[in-house]
Amino acid sequence: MDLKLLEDNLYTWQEQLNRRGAEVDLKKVLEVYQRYLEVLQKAEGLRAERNVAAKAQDIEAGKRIGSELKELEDEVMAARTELDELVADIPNLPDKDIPDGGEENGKVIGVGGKPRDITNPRDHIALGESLGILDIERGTKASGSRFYYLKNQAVELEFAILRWLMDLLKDKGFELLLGPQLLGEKAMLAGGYLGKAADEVYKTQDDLYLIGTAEQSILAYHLDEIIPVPKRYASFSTCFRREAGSYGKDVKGIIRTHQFDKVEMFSFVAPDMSAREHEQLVAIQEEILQGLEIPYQKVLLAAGDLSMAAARTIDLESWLPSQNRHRETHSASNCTDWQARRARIRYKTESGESELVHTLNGTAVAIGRMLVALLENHQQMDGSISIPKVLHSYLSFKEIRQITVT
RNA sequence: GGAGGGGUGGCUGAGUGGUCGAAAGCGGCACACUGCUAACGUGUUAUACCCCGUAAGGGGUAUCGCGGGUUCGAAUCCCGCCCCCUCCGCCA
Repeated sequence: MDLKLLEDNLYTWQEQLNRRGAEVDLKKVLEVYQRYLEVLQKAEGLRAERNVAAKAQDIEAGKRIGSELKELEDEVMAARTELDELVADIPNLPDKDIPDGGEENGKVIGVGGKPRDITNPRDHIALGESLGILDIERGTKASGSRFYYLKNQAVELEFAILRWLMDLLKDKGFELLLGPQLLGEKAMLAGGYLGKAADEVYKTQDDLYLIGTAEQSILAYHLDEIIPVPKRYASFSTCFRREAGSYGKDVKGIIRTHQFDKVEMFSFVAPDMSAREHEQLVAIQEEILQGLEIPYQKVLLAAGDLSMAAARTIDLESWLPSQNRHRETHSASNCTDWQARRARIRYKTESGESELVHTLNGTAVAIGRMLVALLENHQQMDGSISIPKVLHSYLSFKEIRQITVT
């Protein structure tokens, strides 16, 4: 949020933040901001005097001003700290045309594919375990709940999907990026992943944080830089999430786990391009799901369901036969300048000014959930799984059936 | 992990308490010159924030890896941290 514009937009912005249920008092923010500016001006004025005295080598005047200045500087620092803390918790302003309310108020704005008619569909756990490609029990033994092992063809399937995506995204002009999966505090803060969201993040004893998505390391890549736009990246990473506060949710299976692999798309664009870029990211996601032959619906999230950084988010929900409903497998967000402001990522306008970029991110594929959808939607009568055509050239098999290990 | 060296503008690099937001060179931009290009010449060339101004612009503050300290005054002195380089050790 641009504090310079806060006073003029106080009412509108407060309304917008209220829509997403943010507990933010912009009036308070404005107050602190103005107080900060006031003491800042005083301090700078005094410092100018001190500099004059210093230049004249007027030791006495310098001493006198210096002691006064010290107090003022402490005030400036205190106001700045208070302001920073307040601002850190202000989420992005939601887009004006998104629905009010929370998770249940998301609006279905499109569908793709048609669910197959499967009699007595089995769930991904039964399918995966009977095929010997998924072992949840041993994952739990090794690391506790919400961990799992993938085996044999499931492993091959994952790498096939990755290869396919790399080709697809490279073709679409994304640069491929493979980066750190541990990030420093500065990088995490810039993306807005600490602060209120800190519960979700694993921290190491060296004060590095395990990333919850490649989005974080892509953003960190251009931290503090002025870059040419548009710039598009696709990055693979393992993702680590504490899933604090999700007790009891999706405990069965691998829909919600502490660790999963994901390919993420990320765009840095000029502000006037971001709405269109968002649509394009979603279009790519749809192309991916269509390629994998998974039926889905497209959901425009309600204001109350947005993450801190997002102004607008569209989820793709894949059909899960065993649950007889759609579940989120993809998400694409326009974060406008929210992340860019914190990460100080700018571009040069035609007139030579540096302006904040807009950042957008979207799932290409989150392997865990995609595996769930693939197994369940492509199960056949005999419990085998058919592999979608787009992956055939990346695999030596066209279906997964039980293999006997001797 | 141990020992030593070092982090200065887009780049190279000088600067060890005031005359330093910072020499010089390169690069960039503008102008002039040339039949065109190149070279030469002249000028210009960091960022953030604050204030005044409709604006052009003007003034101020801060920034020499980051944070703190000493001092009337810090790129320069002191402390802590981060990063890079060299050597040794360890290691996929």
